[in-house]
Amino acid sequence: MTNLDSTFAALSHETRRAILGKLASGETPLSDLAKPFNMSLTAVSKHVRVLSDAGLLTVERRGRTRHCRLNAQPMKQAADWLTDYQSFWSGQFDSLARHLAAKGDR
Amino acid sequence: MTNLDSTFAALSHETRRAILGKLASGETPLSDLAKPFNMSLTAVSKHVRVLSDAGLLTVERRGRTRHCRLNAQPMKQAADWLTDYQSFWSGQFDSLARHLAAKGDR
DNA sequence: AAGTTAATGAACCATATGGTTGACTATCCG
DNA sequence: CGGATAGTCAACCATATGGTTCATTAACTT
Repeated sequence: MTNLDSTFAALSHETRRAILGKLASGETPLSDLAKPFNMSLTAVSKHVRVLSDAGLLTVERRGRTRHCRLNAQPMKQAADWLTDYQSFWSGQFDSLARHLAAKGDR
Repeated sequence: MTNLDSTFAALSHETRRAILGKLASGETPLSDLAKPFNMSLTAVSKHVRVLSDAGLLTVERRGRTRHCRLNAQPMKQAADWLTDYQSFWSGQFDSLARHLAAKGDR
């Protein structure tokens, strides 16, 4: 799996995006992250692992708690990949228009 | 699965991103899409289905060929979601800096 | 009519994902 | 020491994913 693969895959789950949302307001212990969710701590721990593997957060062990901190760097790569397609969604130049333009080009 | 879920999931595979890349240069029949890949047409057809389900492309049947066309609209939503985090990766205000700022805030 | 090409469908396989529970480890608190 | 809290690990389960092959349908070509 490439970097982009794991980044997009990690972002493809609502729970994980919510975790990142929480982390945007600052470092948070895993148990606090888990509270809003109707699932076991184990399940949240697994989601955190996926995010960690994708490099979207870092975990620091401090005493018995794990402190999670957002690392948005991989998101930049994802955003960069997406912006290559910006012209296709920016209205002014949608995919149909481009299609027609390409045909008229010949 | 929400819209964002399926968009990010669809983008999490190299082959599917490559398919979208190809479509950026214009409408393409499925069989042409499949050529560069070292896998069966069936496999590519499945990837196209995933992209189609996510709304990232549309398929138009024309005679015996299926013509695929890029639809970047869902990418805009994904990009919009990501830009909420832009401040975290824009160097000027990275996650560590924000973390320290939050601590100093008190 | 016969053959080729485009594509899907069905069955199968291996592995990944998302969740659970129960046992265990480690740390903190009294 | 004894108990509560934070978290992982292992086993298990259901379903999804990514690929294959073989058969089949549908549409062009000659």
